Amino acid sequence: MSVDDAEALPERTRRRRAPKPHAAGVKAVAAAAGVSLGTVSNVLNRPEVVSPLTRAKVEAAMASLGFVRNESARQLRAGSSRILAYVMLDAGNPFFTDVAKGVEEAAQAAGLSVFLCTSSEDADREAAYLDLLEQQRVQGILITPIDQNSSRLRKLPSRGTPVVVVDRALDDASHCSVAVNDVLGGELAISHLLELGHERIAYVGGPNTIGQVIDRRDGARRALRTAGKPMSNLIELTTGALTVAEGRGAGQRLAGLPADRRPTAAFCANDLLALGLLQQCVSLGLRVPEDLAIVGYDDIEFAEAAAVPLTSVRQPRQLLGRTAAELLLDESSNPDHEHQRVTFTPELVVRTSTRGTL
Amino acid sequence: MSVDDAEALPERTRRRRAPKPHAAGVKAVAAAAGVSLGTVSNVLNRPEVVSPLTRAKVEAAMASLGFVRNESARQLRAGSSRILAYVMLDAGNPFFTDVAKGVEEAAQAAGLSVFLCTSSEDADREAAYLDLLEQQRVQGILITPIDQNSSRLRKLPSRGTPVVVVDRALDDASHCSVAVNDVLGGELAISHLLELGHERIAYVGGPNTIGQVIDRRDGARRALRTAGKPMSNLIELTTGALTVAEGRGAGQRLAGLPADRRPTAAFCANDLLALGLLQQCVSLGLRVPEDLAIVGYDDIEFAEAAAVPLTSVRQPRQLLGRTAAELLLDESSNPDHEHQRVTFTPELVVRTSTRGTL
DNA sequence: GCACTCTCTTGAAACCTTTCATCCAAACTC
DNA sequence: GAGTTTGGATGAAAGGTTTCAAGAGAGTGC
Repeated sequence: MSVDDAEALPERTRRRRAPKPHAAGVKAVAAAAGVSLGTVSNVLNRPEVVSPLTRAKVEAAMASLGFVRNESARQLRAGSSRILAYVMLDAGNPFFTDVAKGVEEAAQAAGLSVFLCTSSEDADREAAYLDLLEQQRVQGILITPIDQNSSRLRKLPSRGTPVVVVDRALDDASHCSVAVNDVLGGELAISHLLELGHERIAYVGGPNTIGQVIDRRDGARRALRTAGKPMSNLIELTTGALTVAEGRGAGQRLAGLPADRRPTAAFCANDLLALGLLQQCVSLGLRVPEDLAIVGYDDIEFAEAAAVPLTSVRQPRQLLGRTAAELLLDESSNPDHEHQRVTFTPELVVRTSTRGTL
Repeated sequence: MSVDDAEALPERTRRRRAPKPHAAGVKAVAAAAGVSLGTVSNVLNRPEVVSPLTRAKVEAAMASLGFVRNESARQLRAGSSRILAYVMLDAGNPFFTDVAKGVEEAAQAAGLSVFLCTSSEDADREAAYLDLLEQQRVQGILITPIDQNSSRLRKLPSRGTPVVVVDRALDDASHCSVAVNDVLGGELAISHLLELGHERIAYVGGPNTIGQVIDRRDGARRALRTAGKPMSNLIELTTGALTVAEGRGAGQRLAGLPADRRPTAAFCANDLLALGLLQQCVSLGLRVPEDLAIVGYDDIEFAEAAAVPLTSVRQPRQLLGRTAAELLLDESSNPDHEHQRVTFTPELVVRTSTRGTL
């Protein structure tokens, strides 16, 4: 022990400040249990390789120290996340929450958790969430995109984050997609109304930038064509959004028409519109379906619960979500996964709003 | 170059396999831009300290390499998360999605992102989410808990994850909570019905394990007491859940009663019940409000949109969410934060279902 | 020219976990 | 009893970022 020794040590006062006050880590647990670091990790990740006695000691130490595994560190080292995200367009529309339920079902079955994010139809928020999720290195992203041609969206898969597009049929080869045949849905709705003898039919929907709105209208036109009716029988009422409030506005416009020019039936691009329309028309004295028959789209729970139960085009909502999640899981686990485009078939549910009582 | 040199090197074939194929990190960016690691980090976190020229070079390198910051590593080192979570009871109930909207507003204003989780009224799922979020070291958790006395819930704050309880008044001192005065809400509803001259009034709600259901009923009773009416004027119909389907069931029971014993008004513990009740009663030939007046609770969007617009007790849903998020932010940033219990006041919105036209 | 500032840049350490090659001792094998 | 197998435990290295004390140049004042 020479004096030199003492001087040789630089004054290591470099004290990094501890970011968080205290939080027991594997190290502390290992010390408390009298085992090594690696053993604690084994208890956490491969409990079967550690002897029951040691395991018990470690588990006791964890409990008494209130150990909480640091997921960031785990993920950094292990490189895998147990999380999957669904970026929805609008949490207020029951259609999407039902899809989310399907997603969660499938995820739970695979032992994963789901985080829900809502873009609220705001492209900036959507972009921010996509960046965040990519940085988090989530297992995969399910999304009903605002703009399906966004470059951000297209780049994700090539950088290692699988993406599945929900409720939009995508012509792009970089993702899977799950959708419902909207053209057919529109056709079903209008055929039904034509069979009931309606001649002048309104199509309520908008804006015309939304794929769904266009497809459903095209389906409506096709049904007219098939029945040999003139295209002018379809009166288009364009709305600014697919909301209850817009539906009410459309009802106002419709009810304002003279009875001999007013359509006798209306087909709405979704149920929210239809519910608004229904409410407004009834409150303005029109009888549904005698004066105006109404068909909605989505068959959300509130469609059936409306005081005049709504005829609607049903989509397999939960199945949509479940399938999307399953495609995502396949993509991230199966090395020779191939992108698919799954299309479901909608179904008409007839209720009082078109058929009257019985 | 002696032979010894060659032999001195142990054969370091210890090749750890690369977990992920390739993903440009700060290191690669630094190399590409010809700067040091620390500079790249500065561009990311303190752009103002790096010269414009260098910054441009680094940013160009990032873009061309498709650099995506690894959030796990960031969080591990920096110790802070930019995420906040809201664990909801039921995404299908518009009440909760509106609360979520408020949460997101406040979070966005503070530069944070929100992940939504749904427990679907399942205690195990709730527990799993809480564990996961704690392991993720999120900034904080907002929750409408299934069981507010859960030990897991109570332990979280002491381990460093702030919690705010939403829509439940908590007697515990370890969290903030934000709620609405449900007793008062019940009182408002019944007072309104009494003023309209109703004598026999049904209270539809359940199960009686839910705080809200009990409080709203107690409010109803208090209103009767205040008005000097006998308690037997309140006929209780207990339901199994707060859903549309259960509401329909209650409607069936109600409509089945002989007219002289049937209540002339019903107060439902939430709007989903009220909508189901409304639908069933109308379809069974009762007129609303002439034969049966109905008051709901929550004033969700579909209450107003029902064909007979529903009188309902409105809660400041978004404000609830916003306030909860703000309390959480205060707790995690303000060192001398004090737990609060905020209670909002509900408001009666009168519509056709009690007052008839006009 | 010299001593100082000031502005940027640098690189090693630290964050907490998982992984895996090694090691140890006890139990078999012949 | 020498050699081999086996069941468990070990600890150093690695993963990608942020932080911060210290270094490098350029500029300024006298």
